[in-house]
Amino acid sequence: MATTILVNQPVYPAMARPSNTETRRSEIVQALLTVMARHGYEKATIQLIAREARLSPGLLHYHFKHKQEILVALVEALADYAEHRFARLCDGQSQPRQQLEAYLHAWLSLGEGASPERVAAWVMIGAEAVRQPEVRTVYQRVIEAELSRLRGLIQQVQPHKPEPFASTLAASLLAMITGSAQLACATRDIMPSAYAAQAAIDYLRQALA
Amino acid sequence: MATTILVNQPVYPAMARPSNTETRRSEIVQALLTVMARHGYEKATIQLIAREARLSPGLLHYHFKHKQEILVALVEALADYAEHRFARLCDGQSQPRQQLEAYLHAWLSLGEGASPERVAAWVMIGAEAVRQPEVRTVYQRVIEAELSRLRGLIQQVQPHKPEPFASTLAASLLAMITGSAQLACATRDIMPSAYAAQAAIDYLRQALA
Amino acid sequence: MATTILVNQPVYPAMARPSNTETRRSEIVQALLTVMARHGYEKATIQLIAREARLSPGLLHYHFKHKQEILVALVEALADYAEHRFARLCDGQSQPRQQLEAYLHAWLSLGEGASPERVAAWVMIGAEAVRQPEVRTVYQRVIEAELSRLRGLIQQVQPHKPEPFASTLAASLLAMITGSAQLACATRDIMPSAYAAQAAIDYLRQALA
Amino acid sequence: MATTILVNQPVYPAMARPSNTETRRSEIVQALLTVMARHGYEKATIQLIAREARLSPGLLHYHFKHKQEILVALVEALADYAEHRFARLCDGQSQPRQQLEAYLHAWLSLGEGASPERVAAWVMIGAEAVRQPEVRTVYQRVIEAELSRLRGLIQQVQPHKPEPFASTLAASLLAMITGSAQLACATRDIMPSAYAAQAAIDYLRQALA
DNA sequence: AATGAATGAGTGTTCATTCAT
DNA sequence: GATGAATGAACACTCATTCAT
Repeated sequence: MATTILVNQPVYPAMARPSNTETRRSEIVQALLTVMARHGYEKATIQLIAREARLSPGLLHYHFKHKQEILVALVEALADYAEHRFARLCDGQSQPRQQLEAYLHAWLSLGEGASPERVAAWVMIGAEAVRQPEVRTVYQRVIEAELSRLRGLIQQVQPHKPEPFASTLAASLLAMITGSAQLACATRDIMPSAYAAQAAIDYLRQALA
Repeated sequence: MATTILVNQPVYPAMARPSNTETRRSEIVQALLTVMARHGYEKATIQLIAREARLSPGLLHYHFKHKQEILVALVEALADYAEHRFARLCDGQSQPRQQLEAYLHAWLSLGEGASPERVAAWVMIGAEAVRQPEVRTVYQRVIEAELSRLRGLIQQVQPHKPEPFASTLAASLLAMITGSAQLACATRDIMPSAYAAQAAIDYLRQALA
Repeated sequence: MATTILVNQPVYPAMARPSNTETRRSEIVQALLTVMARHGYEKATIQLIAREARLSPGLLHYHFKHKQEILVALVEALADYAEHRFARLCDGQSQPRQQLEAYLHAWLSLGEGASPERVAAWVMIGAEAVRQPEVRTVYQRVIEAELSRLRGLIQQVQPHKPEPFASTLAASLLAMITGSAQLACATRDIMPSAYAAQAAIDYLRQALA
Repeated sequence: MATTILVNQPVYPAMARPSNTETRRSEIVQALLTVMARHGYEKATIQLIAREARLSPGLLHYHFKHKQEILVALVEALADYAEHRFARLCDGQSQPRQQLEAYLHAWLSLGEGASPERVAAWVMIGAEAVRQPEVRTVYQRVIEAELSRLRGLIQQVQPHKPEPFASTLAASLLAMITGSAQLACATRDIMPSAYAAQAAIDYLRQALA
């Protein structure tokens, strides 16, 4: 009997009500992603985000002290997501060259699992990083990590090329990815996402030839 | 012709103060450029723009009905500026290949006449184009014109390459320019503007080789 | 004619609309005085103050950047008022001893011109000075000035007493004035303002005997 | 009698956890004291008080229906504390004159056991008493009791002085205590607590001379 | 053409209070 | 008794826009 009670009931008074903060936080971050892709950061009001997440506005400030913190959490979530997507796309690919292409697919959201919403949100985040130092910090961290990963992959494909070959090519590719996303979002009809993305892949192949 | 213009202007109160609308409009647009580079579009309030232009807030709405109209005017002004800068940098260059490099310099704001302010403002405009249809329209027009010009230059350099060589390369270059500007503004210290821009030029040379 | 125009019309374009900021600011400060006497500072909301002043809430923030600035302006206005009231009550009094009593009357708001509203507001201000550094700064400045003035008056009445007689007595009187105001406001029925104030005057007479 | 108390307590679940309501209530009241001394009443949020007391916010409303009730309890606790401190300081003092000075020490929190926190909280309470009737009621009760006690002590020292000697002097002293506390808290650097308090004691000695 | 006061809808944020667990 | 998530009504403050002068 006693054992049953111990197993079924929380033992510590601190567990009188279990925390669901992590669940709520990710719900809120996801809602910001959706709203921001449509309206941008400034027009993504707490009210709109809350409605999207089906939560009350006050609750958002219970789980995040400031609106900006949701944005920062979103940047980290998106970086995580691309990381996982890359890992999944890489799965089984032993060739660095194919891993590189998988990388581009992951960030350009091509093929299955494509998410125009994420691409648009990432474009908005880039603009916010220009003017919000706190956002810039995390944005820079992500960019640095991606640059470093790209450099590593390139060096595996072309181990004999001296620097700054890998560094320059990595920067070019990242600029191209970023710019493709930007142009695809801002011009929609006239330059489809796939088109700009294909250009990046062509470039890569040519550069590594 | 000159007479016609004089006729179209009010004759009777000719001694009254001459219209300075165009002057004022460009002052206001210039002020938006400056403020927007620092604070983004939403935080570029009418009050801030007016203070920057040393004008009264009310006057801004005399010359522009809505804030968005200033933004649209700015997009056009920036396109004009790049056009003129390109024309000036091209001056004397008869070689299409050198014109192409001049083009990249003009848009990436390298060398003399570089203007980080314009680059930052252009990045902010790109983000606004994603969510404001009116801005997107002019933004698209500019992008289309630039794509077309780039395509033409490339075809002059490599007249024998079949499509979609020129189209793809033009798109790649524009994506790279856009992405370089974005990364330079949003990461400042870790990826200097010149670095990303140089990568674009390297890419161009390689592609045309 | 030209003269008439010059006289009747504003000459400088800067005067297209004359400023009424000073008028509005004092109206707002007066409204804060009234509302704060009744509800305290925190409960004196911008809405309440605006309604009291018959102005729109937005206008309050046009003339004062932050609510706290209204409070700081009120502290200065109250110090000014007591200064003027003291000057008026002193008028014709050549005797320092009578000036001292006039001083107490001025601050305790006795006799004609008494203003329970001002006394209550001053009590609230004292509490805010404890926790708001910006308010404390002006509050301290006022207290120091009053201490210094009191010390001077006492020294005129009793020029032969060595220090710290005047300093101590000045501090005692100010503490008494402050405490009388506090008790009168917070206990209303059981200790009328006049009662506590009379005690201060009795004390003064006795001390100077 | 003791038995009665035991009878009134629940007998059957006697082995269940014993009530700790009184402990919790005083912890909460103590936490309000600390937080209020720093931030004032309005800014002393339930969350802040709870954190200070190392309790959960919900628990505060279990022990006190409304925030104001904690404040009322604090007023009573502070009166009790001064009472006990006075009793302790009086201990062994048979002379009414020395008891009077002990009284001033107790309320002005001089010597050992001084507590700037309590003084500051008392100042905040005085301001709240002006605008909250429920607080005013308890505040008045405390003031009346103190006035009465002071009057009694003065009459013991000067039994032959006719009224309103004792009443007036008692009121003066209480005003001075109150005002000294106020000035000490609100001006900090420029008028130390001890200074203003000493003035009160000097005054008392002089008045009783 | 120009001014700057005025408005009101909307913003992020706070917070006492409630309540399921 | 105790927890901490949840609510909703406030709050100070912002801002594009209007308008009398």
